[in-house]
Amino acid sequence: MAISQEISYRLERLILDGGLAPEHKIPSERQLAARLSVSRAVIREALHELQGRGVIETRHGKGSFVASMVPGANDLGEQSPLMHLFEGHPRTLYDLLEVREQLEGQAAYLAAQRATRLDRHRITKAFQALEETDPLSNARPDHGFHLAIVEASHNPILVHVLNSLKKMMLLTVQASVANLNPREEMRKKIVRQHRQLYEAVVSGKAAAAQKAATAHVRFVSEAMREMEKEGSTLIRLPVGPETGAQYPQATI
Amino acid sequence: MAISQEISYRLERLILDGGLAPEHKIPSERQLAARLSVSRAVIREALHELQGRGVIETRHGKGSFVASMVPGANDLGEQSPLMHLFEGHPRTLYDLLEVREQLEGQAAYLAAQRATRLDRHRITKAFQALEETDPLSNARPDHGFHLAIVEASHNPILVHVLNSLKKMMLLTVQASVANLNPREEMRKKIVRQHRQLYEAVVSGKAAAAQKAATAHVRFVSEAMREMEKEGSTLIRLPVGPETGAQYPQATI
DNA sequence: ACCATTGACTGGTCAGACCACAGAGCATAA
DNA sequence: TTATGCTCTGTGGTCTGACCAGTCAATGGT
Repeated sequence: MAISQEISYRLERLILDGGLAPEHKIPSERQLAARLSVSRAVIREALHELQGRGVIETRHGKGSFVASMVPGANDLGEQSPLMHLFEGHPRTLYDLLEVREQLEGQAAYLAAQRATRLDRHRITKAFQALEETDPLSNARPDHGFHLAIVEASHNPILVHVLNSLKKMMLLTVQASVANLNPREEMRKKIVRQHRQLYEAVVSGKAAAAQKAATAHVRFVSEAMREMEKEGSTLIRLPVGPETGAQYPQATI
Repeated sequence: MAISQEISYRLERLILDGGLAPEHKIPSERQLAARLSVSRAVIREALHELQGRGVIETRHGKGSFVASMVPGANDLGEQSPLMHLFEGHPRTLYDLLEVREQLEGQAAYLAAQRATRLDRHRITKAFQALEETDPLSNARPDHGFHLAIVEASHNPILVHVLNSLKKMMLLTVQASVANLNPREEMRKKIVRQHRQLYEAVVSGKAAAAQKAATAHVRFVSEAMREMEKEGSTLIRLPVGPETGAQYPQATI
């Protein structure tokens, strides 16, 4: 197998296994080349492969970074054959939440058991960011917090599946967090749930963590059900590709 | 935007829009470089990006070819970007089983609650087929039985995710069923587990069904662990590198 | 007819150079 | 002091031309 591929696999494993966190900066091409005793061209080819796979992002003049959304960017993503299930059927959303309830619980359970010091540090950071953010627009910190926990489970499959589901949700649901949080009593409950989850995970109480996670997802699910009763429209289908640069249609 | 990316997009458009059929050979790197008036390095980077995205395959000494599987078709499927995680790392297999344990349990639970008469009929059919088949080659009936249960959960998301995971397993594991069943005592246990699961589901005992399903998956997982201890090689890559090159575990 | 050799492809790697962008730090001008 | 602008350094992006390593078919001798 080509050296560039060996290197790309090696890097991806490091990233997915949790060795490198999202937004983490990858050493420069020149450093990697020197460190691995290969030419810079090989490194660049490996990085391009990871780029194509959505594992890293590269910015001119700055460096390469672990992509926030980990593997297989478009597995279950925007153009998934599953998306059509949502067409006007909010029921599918609850099916999705049903699955998430289970998996988030498992992730929390495993995270409580397996989290390293570094994991706990990341989770704490994410949690603090969550608490410090304006509750009306904390969709991202919210996601970051849950993601940190999932990653601490050290189960790449779990990370992958949950990531796909979450992405699918965000694409589908009209700002779930923004919808739920404005209601004071809900917001308070959610904050409390997050805190319970956080404390259970970092203190290694696996069963409690699982319970907290499932309860949280279930609460969100039921809250959405209620909102729907009240007439809100939850489902929003993503639109096609935006304007995007045009690539001249031509033969090779 | 970088030239290499423009080129990769352009090529991808050509391929996806049907300009180039699967197995079609792409011009050589040197030809592309000359045709587009860029250096060969740029072409190679663009091709690596497409490679990472699963759009093309490159073979040393022969050329680059449009991949048979179009993107989007491979959610978690055969050529998933996740597949390579298995290379020589049976640990990922257990990660997968860990997730399945949870989801199969949930599916059984829901199926017990929600199965219609028709569902129960199908499950019964599948179960009978399973019992009547030669235990040494019943991978398909086995799969059919589990699938029938999952479908009875009436949760399309669950069906989809479990299907992907199962597919991934079958592609990865050297005939798990064929491996486990030959051992008489294991075979008997598995048959008993299937029967328990079956009866719990059709009689609507949700908790029992869940328990039976998770126990079953866990049993399979542990059985595999034992086999591995005894020196069996579980992981088999569908197409990948035969020799099983080792990627030294190291920091970047 | 057979088989080994050779040569002309293909992709894979290397070396070193230069350009373009981002950011930190410093120096100058207001 | 503050603000503007420059330079210096490190980053990715591209180019060149060379060589290595598989693949395959035409060639040539047996």
